Formats: sequence, C-alpha cells, structure tokens
Amino acid sequence: MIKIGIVEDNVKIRNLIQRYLDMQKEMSCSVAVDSVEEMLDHLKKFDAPDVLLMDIQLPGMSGIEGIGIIKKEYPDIEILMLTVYHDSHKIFDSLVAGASGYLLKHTSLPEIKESIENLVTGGAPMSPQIARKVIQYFKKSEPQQKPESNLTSREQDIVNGLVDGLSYKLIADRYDISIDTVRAHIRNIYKKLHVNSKAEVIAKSLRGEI
Amino acid sequence: MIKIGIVEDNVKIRNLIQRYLDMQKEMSCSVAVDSVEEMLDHLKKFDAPDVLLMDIQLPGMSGIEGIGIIKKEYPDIEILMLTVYHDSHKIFDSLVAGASGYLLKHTSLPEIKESIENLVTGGAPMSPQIARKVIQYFKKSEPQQKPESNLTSREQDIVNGLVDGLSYKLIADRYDISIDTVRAHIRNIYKKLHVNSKAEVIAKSLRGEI
DNA sequence: TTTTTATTCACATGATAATGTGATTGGCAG
DNA sequence: CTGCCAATCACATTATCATGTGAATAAAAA
Repeated sequence: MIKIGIVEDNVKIRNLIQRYLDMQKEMSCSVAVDSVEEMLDHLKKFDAPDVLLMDIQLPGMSGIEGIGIIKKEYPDIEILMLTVYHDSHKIFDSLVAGASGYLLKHTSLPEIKESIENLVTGGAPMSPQIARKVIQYFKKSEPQQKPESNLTSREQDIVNGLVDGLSYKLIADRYDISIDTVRAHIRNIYKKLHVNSKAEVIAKSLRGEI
Repeated sequence: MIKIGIVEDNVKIRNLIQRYLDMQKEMSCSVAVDSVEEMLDHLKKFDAPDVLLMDIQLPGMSGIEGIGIIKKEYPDIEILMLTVYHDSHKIFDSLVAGASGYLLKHTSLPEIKESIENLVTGGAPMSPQIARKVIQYFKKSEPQQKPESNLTSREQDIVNGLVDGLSYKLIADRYDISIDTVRAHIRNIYKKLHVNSKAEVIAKSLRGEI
C-alpha cells in the first residue's frame, strides 16, 4: 500500500486528485493540505507518507523551498512535483532540491497514478516536455575538452573493452582480432598513457582522463 | 509518416524491430544496418529518416561516436538510443553527444513505437531507470544513497588500493599485511560484488556502484 | 555460551597479464 | 617513391592474478 500526501492550494484540483488516488486499492491518500507549513505539522504528528505530490506556487513557503526542508527531515519521502511551470529554472531548482519527478498539471489522473507507481519502483516520472528540457541541459553543458586522447580509434575500442571488464581473449572475440593483436595494442596504450596495468587504464578512462 | 532508421548489429533484434515498426501505418522503416559507417553511407545516397534508433556497442565506431557525426551532418535527425547499457557515463555521453532519448533494450515493441511518437512531438523518451539516473545527476549535492556496500572497512581499503592501480604486493605494503591476506580479502570482495577480476571491481567503484 | 564475522596468514596451482622481440600489410605524407 | 604509422599476428618468458583449501584469533552477534 503506497501512502500519498498532497500539497496543493487549489481546492478543486486537490480534492479531485485525492479522491481519485484514495479510490485505488493499492494506494491511500489521507492527507491533502494547501501549504508546506501544514504538511510539516502533519508529518510531526503522523506517519510519513511514501510519496508527496507538491505544487510550486503555494501560500507561504514555495514548494521548491519545501522540498529541501522535507527531504532533510524525511529523506525517504519521494517528492513528485505537480505544477503548471515548465521553465528550466523551476525544473532544475526542484530537481537539485531533491524532487524525484516533475509532472505538468495537465497530466491525466491515470497518468499521475502510473507515475506514482513508477516512482516507488525506482523510476523518475517526467512529462515529455520536461524530459526534453532536462536533456537539453546536457547538450549545452558540452564544452568539456578532453585531454587529447592520443589514442587511435582502435586503441580506444580496446580501452572500452577493458573498462567493460573483459579479458584479452574476450576483447579479441569482440573485435574479431587475435589475442596477440590485443596484446600489441595494449602495449602501445600503456606506452602512450605511461601506465603498466589494466587497472590503471580503467581508472584513467573512468575518471575521464583519456 | 515518420521515417525511421535502425543501427543495430544484432540481426534478430534489428529485423524484429524493423518489421514491427514498418508494419505501423503511420511509420516506415526501410533502412536497418549494423554499423554507423553503413548508416552514413546510406544517408549520403538517400533521404534522411526522421528518427534513428541506435545501439551503443557496434562493430567499428561506437553508437556514441556516431551520434556526434550524424548530428553534425544531419542536425534534424532525432536519435533515440536503444541499448543494454545503463551506466551513467554512457547515458550522459549519449545525451551530450546529441541523443534525444535513451531506452533500455528490454523495452517492448509497443513502448518503442510510443517513444518514437513521443519523440517527434517534442518529448524525450527515457526508460524509468534512465530518468532516475539523469535526475540523480542534479542531486549530486545530496549524498546519493549507495547500494549498501556490504564491504567491511578493510575490504574498502583494499578496493581503494585497487582503484589506485596497485598490485597485491603494493597493497600489502601499504596496509602492512601479508600478500596472502590481500588475496583473502579480494576473494571475499569478489564474492560480495559478484565479479571475478580487479578490472570489474575498479569499474564498479569508479562508477559509484560500491 | 555458541556461533558468526572480520581479519589475519600459508601453500599451491592453473590462468591471465605484462613485456620483449620481430614481422607483414596498407594508407598517407613528405 | 619512401619512410612513418596504424593495425595485424606470432612466439616466448616472467610476473601477477584468480581460486581452492585450510586455519588461527578476537570481536560481535545470536
């Protein structure tokens, strides 16, 4: 049974969602309040829910401020934002503060239900537009120059094999070359990187130093 | 009509997906090859598809390298990764390189279809586990809960030695114990982590999976 | 108290890795 | 055309690792 709490100041929306979720047999939603402050009061007195649906625009403290406070006291509560805002700042601030998902308010009730289930099983529900913005964030943050690999593409292949934990034999099989060729490449890689073991190559690679 | 291309070296999977997508009336999937190089050849000769499904582990150039090259020449193609890899590096590298979505290979055919539709209407499809890792990227401030290491502090010492690229002998010297003790610890570490080489331990550790 | 568990050490053996030496091929630059 | 270099392969030797088996001690848990 998943216990759910709601922080939302629009009474109609709040009641609608609460009734819908509480109706589900694998969920219970007994607490729905209209501010972070009230939710904090409630958490002190009763058992913490598993999931909190949280708006951003609220009377008193904003939902984003609330995330930090609630997660600090109750780190096991999963917080799912449910809001009309789709600007990058609010999205990122929410995620940095500790939200585990971000839905837009036009999301249908069954989709909200599905998102909550997704959340408790280790997922991170996001509306498609939100996911797009999150991904765009990575495309911009690209200007990270790599330290001039020096490695040829074949050598890089071999390094990837090592990082995947493969033996020389398995690397040879993967790229359909002989094990002696693998040896030869690895010799050259060691020279270029000034190392002398698989271990060091893997460490360098995973640290982004190649 | 959405035109789709596939780059995937497993013939069975490739044919399965191609046949399924091509069967949809609002989609066509006429090109399915097993390497980035072949796809680049195809793109030179024929009309570019709207969406490319791309594996990571491929003969020749990796799918991640391929993203950059393809997006540079054909920026309008949306690239959707479809792979077994779920480690943060491969996910982030793919997104930084320009992928618009990231699915794991166990995704069902109808979900793949849905993801493609989602993609062309401005979404960014991701498997739930992937979305979670992307979001965790933002939470780096907060100490992310580790997968319950199970390792004792001495074992963790040994792991650190491995990550530093030390041999058994050097680890023994560092902690002033015998090399056989190091062996014994490493045996136990392998059991706990279900691996059987230094390489895998180092990789797991540097990926934060310990 | 009895039983785990962490930590320590030893001996042994087959597997894998590291390193040396040398060689062939095909592409590219001077 | 010629030398350089990436990529391929072979053979050989020593070093290191992976794994099995066994065991002692002290501390923590049952």
